[in-house]
Parts: sequence; C-alpha cells; structure tokens
Amino acid sequence: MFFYKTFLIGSNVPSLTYASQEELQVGAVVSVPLKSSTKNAVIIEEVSQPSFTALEVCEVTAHYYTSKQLEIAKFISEYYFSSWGEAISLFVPYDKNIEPVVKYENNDIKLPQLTQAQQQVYDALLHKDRALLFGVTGAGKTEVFISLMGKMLQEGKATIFLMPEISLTPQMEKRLQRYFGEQVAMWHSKLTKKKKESILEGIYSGQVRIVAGARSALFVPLQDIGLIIVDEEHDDSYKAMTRPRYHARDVAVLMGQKLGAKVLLASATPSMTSYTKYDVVKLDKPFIQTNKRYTFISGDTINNVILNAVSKNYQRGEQSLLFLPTRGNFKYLYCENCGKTHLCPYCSVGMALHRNHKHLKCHYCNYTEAIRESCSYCGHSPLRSERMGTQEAIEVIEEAIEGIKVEKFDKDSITTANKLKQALRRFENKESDLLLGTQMLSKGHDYADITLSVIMGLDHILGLADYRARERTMSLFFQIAGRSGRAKASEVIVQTGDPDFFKSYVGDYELFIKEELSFLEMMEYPPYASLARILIAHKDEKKVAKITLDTVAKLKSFEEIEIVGHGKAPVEKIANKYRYHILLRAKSRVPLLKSLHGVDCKEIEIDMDPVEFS
DNA sequence: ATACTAATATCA
DNA sequence: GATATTAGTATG
Repeated sequence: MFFYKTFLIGSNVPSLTYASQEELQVGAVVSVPLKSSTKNAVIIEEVSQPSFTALEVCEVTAHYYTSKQLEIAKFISEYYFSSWGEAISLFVPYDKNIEPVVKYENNDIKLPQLTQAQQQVYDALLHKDRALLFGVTGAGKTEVFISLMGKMLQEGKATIFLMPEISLTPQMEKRLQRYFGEQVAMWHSKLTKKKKESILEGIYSGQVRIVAGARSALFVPLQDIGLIIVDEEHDDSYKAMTRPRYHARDVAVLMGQKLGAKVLLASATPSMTSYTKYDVVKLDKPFIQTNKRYTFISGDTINNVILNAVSKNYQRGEQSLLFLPTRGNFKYLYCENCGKTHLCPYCSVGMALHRNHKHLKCHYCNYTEAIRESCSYCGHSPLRSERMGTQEAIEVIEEAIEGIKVEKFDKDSITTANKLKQALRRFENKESDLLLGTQMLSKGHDYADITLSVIMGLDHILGLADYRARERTMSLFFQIAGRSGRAKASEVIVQTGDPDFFKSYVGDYELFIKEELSFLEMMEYPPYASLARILIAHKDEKKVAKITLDTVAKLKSFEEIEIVGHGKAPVEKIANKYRYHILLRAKSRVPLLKSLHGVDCKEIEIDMDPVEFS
C-alpha cells in the first residue's frame, strides 16, 4: 500500500492523506472520498503510513499537473495567500490519454510585412527573455506580436497571448486566424463546457498552438510554451479580485522564468512598475503623424461647448466619440435638503438609479427596490438624481442634436461578443454618428475615422483616494485620445478642472511616467515600496473591529513593515458584512510576506500588491 | 469545500 | 420544548 499527501482541487483544506494500491505519480489527479461525497485531488508527495487509517483513492483520472504547474501554484499560494488547492485550480491539467499528433507543417505561414521600425523592434525582442514593449496606440504592435508567434510556430513552440477583456477578442481573433487559422484558439472563463472541451482537445492534440484570451488563458495546458504576451499590461483587470488574488502580468513573468519562455509585456501607457522593472523597447508611431488638437474645458455636464462640437462634427458627416467614466445609468438618489444619498440597506453604497427599468439597484449585492419618492432620513421630497450616466447623456444629446444616431457602448449594452461586433459594425458602416460609452471605449479597438473625442469626468478618477489615481487617469486619457484620428486630423475635448495636469503631458506619456515615478519615490509607493492590504469582513461589526485591532497589534512587532492605516474600508458594508481593512507597506516584499504569514488566518483576507482600495 | 454537529434563535 | 437557523469543526 502507498500513501500520498493530496490537496483537494479548489478547496481551502491544507492537505489530506489517502492510500492507494498502486504507485501514483506526483501531480496525478485522483478522485477521493471525503465524508459522503467524492472530490478531485492532486497527489503532492508520497508519505509513510500515517497514524490514522487513510481512505483509499477511488479513481485515478487521466489528468495530471506537471511539476512546473505545481511549482507555480505553490508560488501563487504562498505569495498571494491562498491554499495550494485553490491555486492549482487555476490550471487546467494535462491529459495522459491524448497524444500530441504530428505537428503542423509550419514552413508556409504568411506573416505580416513589417515596417522598418517594427522590424527593429522585432529583432530587439528576439534577443530578450523579458521586455516591455512601449508602443503608442496605432504604432503597430500587433504585427510584431504576430511575427513573434510565427517565429515560435516555426520553432515548434506555443504562445499564450493575454488581453485584459474578453470583449476585445473578436477583432483580434479574426486577425490571428487570418495568419494562423486552426492553430489559434480563444480562451476565457465564460466559454461553454462544450466549447472548452473542444478547444482543450485541440490543445492536447497539438493542433492549437496559440491561445489568446483573458487572465485564465495563462493556465491552459499547452505543450512547449515559448512565448507569453501580455497586451495592455497596465490594465488592472489582470489582477484577480477573488482568491487567489494573483496578478496575471506578474504570474506571466514568473511562468516565463520557470518554463524558459519569453515574456513580452506591451502597452501604449505602461505601468510604473513594468517601466522600472523591465527592459523597455519602444515602438514609435509611423511617419504619418496625424494632427490632433486638444481643447480643455471646465464643467461636469454636457454643456454647450460639447454639444456644439458634436453637432458640428455630425453636420460635417463625421464621427465622434464621447467618454464618461461611470457605468450606464449610474446615478444616485440624493436629498437636496439633508444632502444624504439613498444607500443600499445591506452595503454602504449608493443605490444606482436604473430609470428604464424603474428601480433602484445596488451594484455590489444586486439588491433591488422601487424608486424612492422622498428622503428616508428627513422626508424631503422630491429627491434629485445626481451624476451623469450614459443613458442620460444619450437623452441629452439626442434631444439637442436632431437626427444624430448614438451608439451606446458600455457594460449594460455590450453584454455579449455578438453585441460588440454588431455595435462596432454599425459604427464602421457609418450607421451611427456618435460612440458614447465608458471605460470599454478605452479598451476596444481603433476607430480610424473618428475626428472628435470628448472625454468627460476624468476628474472623478483623478479624485479617487488611491495612490495610483493620477496614473489611472493619465492612462485613460491617453488610451481614449489614442482611439481617434488615426487617419485624419482630429480634435480632443477634455473636460477637467485641472487642465494643466493634462496639458503638460499631452503626447508624451513617458514624460508623465518619469515625473510620476519621482512622485511615487518621494511618497514611498510602489514600485519603490511593496504594499499589502488586509480585508476583514463579518456580520458583527464588533468582531471585525476586534480582529482588525488584534491583527494590527500582532503586526506591530514586525519592525520592517509599516502599518499605513487601518479601520473601516471606504465601502463600509457589502451584503450585510461590515468591512475593515489594514494597509501595509514595506521596502520590499520579503518582510511583508514574512510578517503576513505570521498573522494569516481564516478570518482575514490578504491582498498582495492591491489595485483596489474600496 | 462541505458534511456533520453543537449552539443558538424562533415559535406556537 | 420542539424545531429552524446559524456557527463551528473535522474531514484522511
């Protein structure tokens, strides 16, 4: 009889020991009895016969994790404070039953013709294990990616291509398939089971050699991974908001090291961290330098300046873009008399007004109720709604500009890849005149013919209590401005109370990076320090407060870490649970990890390198 | 994680 | 006092 330490895949349990008649490989996935059900577990190591009677494994599956996968999972569990079982559940295991078929004939791949600048970048990247490709929007990063992928195919190696949002995939999918056909697969967490299985079959058999997709694509069971590309590497959506709270960009770099694969990060607005950490390779704009005029205006509503500009552009038969940072219909009910906002009874956040559905909704817990007529604190009536949402913006514009066709582009209206395709097609076909939306606009693709971009509400982001508020704002500003005027001269209208902040960096993100870095260095924030956040949530506020204080007390004994602050989280309550947090800082991550492993317990959640502080 | 158990709240 | 709900614990 053999005995094995195992981890239950996707579970919190530290480890359980099972017996087996036959010898098993480390990494093998087995199904095991636990209480009255069976679970999947992964074999970690052989152990001597334990003092208790170990149950026998039920079944040895055809799946297994490689030692590399186990190593990376171990790192993730230690660095991001999750169980090993949770970390390994990120990965899709390999399959013993499916033998890779003979590789594709890869000699006749057609690759894009590179410009001289692209070719230089390509050559430079070939000689680097890791690099940050700093390329202005429209400079043609994708051709470089495709060439590198092609090179990998020729060497028999696979590529993982990460993108921040699934919604951006349709255009990229087409582009990749034009070059690599069946060897490309798109991967994201919302694939149906069947689709997933068919893609996995392609991956196992070796037919699929390029997997493109969101965060989770990092964990597919490709053979011989030679290249990992993280496009839009500055994007915060690479950070997982649930356990394990890993950062896909950072895990990609680690994976590259472990697998001996090249890692390429790319962005037009790189993160401060990557800019300082990795070799920077620049790809500048092609010689056609289009004319872009910036106008800065004040206010925070759709005023006459904006209406006139959009209207004029519409009369000329040209297309415009309007950006708002808030989610569609995201307005609060607020009382003019006492100034209070109507809050969700379970979460301490404003209830969002969904006027077309005639209800109020909490965006944290989805609690829904009828629209209030009067203030629940002072009884004052009527209540006012505040803050501009896409819906109201559309109403204002359609009323003011007769005949204009507005395409709404936000999470509310673009729920599926199909809807995205349709919206983009309508815009490309000139069926709509104005593309109006939220952050989604900054991510999507190029809208070559746009000659007017209106950027509103950046001040709301700039004003966030977040050490990266400036970086996030500037990145957004560059990303949106970069969408327009590819082909023709264009105008960018920025509505802000702080025009000087933007003016000083127009057209030069690197200058912003440099100045921001000296600011971050002075303030001792990342990349010049390491941060961790502890979250404590519980129904009983006294209990939360106590755990917070106890944890703070324990942490005080560690000299190398600084407790930046602790107390109620900005969002005090979610789904009826009170939330407290502790923010920690240290010169490096080592003392942070050491001290946190000393206080880690089931009551708290640790978020390393946090990007969200609410 | 989840089945099982102990503890506590709810109710006629 | 019996039953429903919740909190706690061990699982191999």
